[in-house]
Amino acid sequence: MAEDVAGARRDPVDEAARRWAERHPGVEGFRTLTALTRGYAVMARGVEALLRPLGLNLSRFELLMMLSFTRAAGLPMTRIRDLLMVHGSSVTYLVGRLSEAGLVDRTAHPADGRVSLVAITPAGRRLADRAARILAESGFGALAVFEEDGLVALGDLLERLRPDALG
Amino acid sequence: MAEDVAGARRDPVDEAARRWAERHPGVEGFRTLTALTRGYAVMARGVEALLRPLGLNLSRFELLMMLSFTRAAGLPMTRIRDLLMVHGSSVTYLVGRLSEAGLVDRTAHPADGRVSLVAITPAGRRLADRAARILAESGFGALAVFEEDGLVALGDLLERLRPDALG
DNA sequence: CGAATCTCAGCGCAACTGAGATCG
DNA sequence: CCGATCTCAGTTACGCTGAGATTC
Repeated sequence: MAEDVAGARRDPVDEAARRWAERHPGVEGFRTLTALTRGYAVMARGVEALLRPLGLNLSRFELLMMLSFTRAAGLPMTRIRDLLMVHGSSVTYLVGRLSEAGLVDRTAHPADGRVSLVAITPAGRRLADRAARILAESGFGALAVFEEDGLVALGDLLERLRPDALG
Repeated sequence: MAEDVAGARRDPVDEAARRWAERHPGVEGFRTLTALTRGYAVMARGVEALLRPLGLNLSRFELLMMLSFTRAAGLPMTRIRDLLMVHGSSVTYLVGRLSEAGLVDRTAHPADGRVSLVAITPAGRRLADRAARILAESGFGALAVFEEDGLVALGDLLERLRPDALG
């Protein structure tokens, strides 16, 4: 936990965890739940502030990067859904927004008429590169507080939360 | 990273990080950004599924717990805003929902007429205890994959993302 | 026919803005 | 008067549910 010396208890999360422990079991679970909620919010706000001037948010940035990584003609909606771990209708919404902005295109699957393939446009690729450069140069917003070791450790721990089974 | 043996590369986040590294610097930052996004979503969905039968979500649960920890007559809205790290109008909304459900009450501050104090009701306290028991027994949803060591390590790392300065 | 894929409308939650009231 | 606190109305964003159309 944080420094808790001589009444200098100032972090609200640790303070809440202390109170939890007085009445309930599983204090480390509660503390980590709260820390993950706050930590995600801090990171997301910082990164979204960096992306906003580009007309992107975190979801759009992630989708754009996924598409920029793809060599094929495009990704099916269901594949995007699995990669981003969101619901299918959210992908429809997200692709609609990026398509309006001219950053992605929908094309028909040559063999299966049910699936529509989403591909990045040249403008989308340019914007994805700009966004990547901005985030990397800033150290990814609030994540810049970490040294390389801390980033690896955090990434490794968080990996265990994902059911990796989606190849 | 995850096991990456003989073409058995199956985790989408690590796969994306591999592609990022081909073109951009800061691969560990990108990987951790993605891992934090996915990890938070997995945790939040699991916990909210546990809370839904109680009529709670993650925000309401957190506020209810904060109030159950408070010995004073209640917390001012600005204090709740700082503890939860959300916007003031979101607190108004949140307290309104919990108040409708009879879980919290607003009372006037005895000395400062500007502030309204939010206090938990007996029904709110009973529900908070039930929620705490359910979460603790489940190991906090997806966080149950961690041993105590992992929880502590994750909580410690995430702590560094917060500007703790809010006493 | 059943199963898969995708779209869409409707809902809820939450952030944000700006206006206004009240009070120190 | 200035500043702080809080509420409210209105807008926007976005994820989820559920229903439906289309195609395999």
